[in-house]
Amino acid sequence: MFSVSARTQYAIRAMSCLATRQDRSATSAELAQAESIPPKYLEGIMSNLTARGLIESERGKNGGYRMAKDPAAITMLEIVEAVDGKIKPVTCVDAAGACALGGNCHPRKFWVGLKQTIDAYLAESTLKDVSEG
Amino acid sequence: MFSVSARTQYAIRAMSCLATRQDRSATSAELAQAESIPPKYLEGIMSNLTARGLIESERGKNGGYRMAKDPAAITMLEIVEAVDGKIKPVTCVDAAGACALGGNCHPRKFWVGLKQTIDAYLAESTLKDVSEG
DNA sequence: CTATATTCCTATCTGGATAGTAGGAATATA
DNA sequence: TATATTCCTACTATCCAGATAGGAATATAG
Repeated sequence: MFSVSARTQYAIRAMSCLATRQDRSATSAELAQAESIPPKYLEGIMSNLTARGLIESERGKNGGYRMAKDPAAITMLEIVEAVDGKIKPVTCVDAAGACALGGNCHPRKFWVGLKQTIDAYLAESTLKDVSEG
Repeated sequence: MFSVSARTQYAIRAMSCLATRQDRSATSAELAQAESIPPKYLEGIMSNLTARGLIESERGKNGGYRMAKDPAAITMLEIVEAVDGKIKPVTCVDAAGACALGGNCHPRKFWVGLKQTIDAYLAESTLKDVSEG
């Protein structure tokens, strides 16, 4: 229950690896190698992280990725949302009455609270914290 | 991300429904009807809840289910664990070194913290709270 | 003792999401 | 021109949650 996707785990490992490199830069292939992540799969993940502005990319020869911010300024919530989208325990979490039950949906408040709880935890954990264990 | 299984949602709805009935009892078929849950699927869920001791069952004609405790004494954590098992963000959450990374797994502490955060939220929400919205 | 209504058990099917693969286009360097 | 990279799109495979089916066990009523 509530298992974390491989996608998110890969993203965090790759980011940690990148953050702890001298110069804080590396190619996707290097990160895949270092963290035992399927290389082609990681490419797509890296693009997500770039789109979100957590890292910066350089194409072509001698290209690769580098940290766009200090690891202490990057939260786990940003990483998770970048690769897997927003936390959504139930479909109606951001739209009351979206489920088949309509307005008569008592549990909704509870699920919204769960989302907020998870979001808060992820937002207060930084990449620096996690990569240092 | 972090979506809640239909199984757990069904369990909570069925429990809420049962809790708010006069006499706090009903058959599986009645609950399925009232909450628009596939009847045969609900049967298995009800068995899980019975095994956990949250409700009591009576077989045969005039049989059915009844609350085993006060709804204020039943937590969401109990219901979730009864039907979907323990919260487990990552496989290594209760066994350090269980993953391919071995002991060199910095993120583990973070995932364990997430589990504890979710567990705590679920444990402080009672069936009474949720069924009343 | 038979008919009926229920929980309980086991096995099976299925669709959709997740994980991973493939091929190449765009881009940068030398 | 050759090479190394990110980036884009499409495809395939695998797995599991969700659901279904059939019937065994059990209790009640007439």
